[in-house]
Amino acid sequence: MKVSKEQVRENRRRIVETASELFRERGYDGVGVAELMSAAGLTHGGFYKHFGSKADLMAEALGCGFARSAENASGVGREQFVEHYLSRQHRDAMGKGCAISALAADTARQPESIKAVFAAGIENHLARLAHEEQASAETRADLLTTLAQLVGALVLSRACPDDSALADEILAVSRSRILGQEDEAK
Amino acid sequence: MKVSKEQVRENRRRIVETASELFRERGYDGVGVAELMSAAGLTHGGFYKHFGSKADLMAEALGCGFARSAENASGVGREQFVEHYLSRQHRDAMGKGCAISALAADTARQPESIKAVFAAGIENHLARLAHEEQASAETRADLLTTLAQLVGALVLSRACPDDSALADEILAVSRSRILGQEDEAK
DNA sequence: ATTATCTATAGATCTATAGATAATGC
DNA sequence: ATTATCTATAGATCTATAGATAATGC
Repeated sequence: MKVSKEQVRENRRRIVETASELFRERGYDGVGVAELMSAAGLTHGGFYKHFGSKADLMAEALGCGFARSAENASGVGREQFVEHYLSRQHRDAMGKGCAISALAADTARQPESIKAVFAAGIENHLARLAHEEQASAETRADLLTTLAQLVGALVLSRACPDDSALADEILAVSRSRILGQEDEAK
Repeated sequence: MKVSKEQVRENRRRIVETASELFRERGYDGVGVAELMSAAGLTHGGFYKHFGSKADLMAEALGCGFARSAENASGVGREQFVEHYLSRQHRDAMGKGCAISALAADTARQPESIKAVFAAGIENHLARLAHEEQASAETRADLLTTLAQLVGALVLSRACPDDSALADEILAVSRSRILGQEDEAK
């Protein structure tokens, strides 16, 4: 039942990828190791040959989620990014969306090592924005407050009843606050 | 082992109060019924005479947390409220702090009935603010975007490593964004 | 020979229920 | 007589480990 080295790498990658989505979708405590391995097409016994613990996987899954978000956002303009971030589509697909907003609360209850991965993900996001948007005069403080506005709006909207007017309103007012502000600056 | 009606009410109240704090602190899945009852000074067997399920308790605990937050915020001016909300003290006491920011992510993964309690809590918060701040010209959109900014900043700061510069920076920039803006409007 | 995966399981926990008990409240 | 609480436990799940297996990789 042994597999090739390449297959081992592929299996490991798939476990992390699967975990990243399931943790965002249902939370760290909402997914067990057995279900996770099953979703990745494996049996649960092999898990601990890949990871030291479930928490170790969480750290990798978080990093994977940040990397995936960075890929998706690459080359997307500020306005388009904000429009998508605050769209119903993004709100209703928590498992495939922004790792920051989906996992911030879980991360707050995790050990320091995982919080460090989270902070690195934020710094990376800021660095990418600062690089891409160097033409505009956005300071680091601007980028951070916009990020907080985006995360807060998404998190609030997701906690409201599905298809409720309030859930949509929260997205709409934050959208116009962020993008409207930009217009004033021109 | 029966107790007086008054004692029953008091026990029930204490269970909800305890749950409200423990759920904020460690998340819905992070606290079991047995531990919860034990923290309230009771044994776990009696739980289901008070609540139909753990999820039912969550709905009540959420409502209790909102009510408590409303009490604490009552009569506090806008600037003082924002200063406290974005303080390290509030960030580092998740169990005793704002129920919105502590439980939004958990609520997003709960059934509609619990999301309804969350939405009601937000509407109540807005109504209170609109009443208290009627002198200032803040629109509902202003109040909602400020709420999103506050929640986003707190949630992000809590996910960063303890005592990290980034965690403090996130609070600081959102504070000056929210309060600085107010100054400009004068 | 090594080792990733498998089946099986240990030991702890979880939600929820059953039945006994004893003090309240009619 | 009623019933809130207690002890005890059912049945399911959880993280993690043990030992067998079989294909890779030396």
